[in-house]
Amino acid sequence: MQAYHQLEAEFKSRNIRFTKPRRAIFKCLQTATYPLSIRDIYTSLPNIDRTSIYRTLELYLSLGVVQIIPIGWKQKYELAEPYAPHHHHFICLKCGSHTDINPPGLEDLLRHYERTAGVIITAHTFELSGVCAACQQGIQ
Amino acid sequence: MQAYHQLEAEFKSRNIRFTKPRRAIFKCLQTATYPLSIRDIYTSLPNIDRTSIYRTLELYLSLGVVQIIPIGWKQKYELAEPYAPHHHHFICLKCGSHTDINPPGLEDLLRHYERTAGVIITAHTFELSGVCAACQQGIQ
DNA sequence: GCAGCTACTGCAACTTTGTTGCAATAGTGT
DNA sequence: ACACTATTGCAACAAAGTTGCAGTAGCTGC
Repeated sequence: MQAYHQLEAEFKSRNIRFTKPRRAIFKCLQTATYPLSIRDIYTSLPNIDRTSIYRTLELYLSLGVVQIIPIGWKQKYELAEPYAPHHHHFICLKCGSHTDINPPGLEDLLRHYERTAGVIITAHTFELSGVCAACQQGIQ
Repeated sequence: MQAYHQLEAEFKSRNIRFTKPRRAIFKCLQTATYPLSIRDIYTSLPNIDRTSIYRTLELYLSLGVVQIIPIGWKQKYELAEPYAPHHHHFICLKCGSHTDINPPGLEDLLRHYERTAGVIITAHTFELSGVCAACQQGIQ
């Protein structure tokens, strides 16, 4: 809810209309417990035209409201900072479960690379996949 | 060349045919200095049918010969270990240059997460983008 | 609450990307 | 050189993504 009003204010200050489709797509992303594909979004919002979903996601990307997460062979969308806490993902290839993670040391690693290479890092992807603890112990 | 013969041997031992299209696609990926999109591949190999490129890349993915790299909004393909040394990328958003990187500490970070979370990591993506040193100093 | 302005949506038509089945072809072993 | 069959290229298709435009809905001022 917090984030929703934050975005509403952001839109108002920029004279961008926070329309019904845009609200719906934001809420859809906010409710999801894992990153969504475009298909996920427009099957869960059947009364919003595909075109509007593409255009809204493009807008949200340019505003930094959402980010693209590469999962398996697919691109998925998820709220970005500051609309959702910064995190990464571990995906279990057996059971398909998603775990939000935030490994300590990752930030340091980025800052260290910036210093040594003399670059500025404005974005990063970091995603893990493998076998979760439960699947290692379980029957299968 | 090394890697090419390595793959040739791998194919022979598995009774998979190392055909002309498959050779061409491998060489194409090997020659490239940055990850290629499917479009990159079939524009540079116009006498190979799109279908064969999709099927070959699918095969190569399943054999671990190539891996998918998420760059910007696109998926790109690149040779994987052991056909190319393991590395990640820094992409400059101003000049578009690609730099292969291998930040020290990344492996430790993965191993540490495996221990603390009790999981097994079989794959990871780690890509950086921002502004390179040259672009920070240059006129623009 | 109404009118007017225009950003935004939904539609339709289209382009590009990815998939499937099948007949023809080209690797491989003998 | 022959035969076996994995693999290719073709054609037809399905899905994903794009574009232009007329109509709509969200703001603003009254």
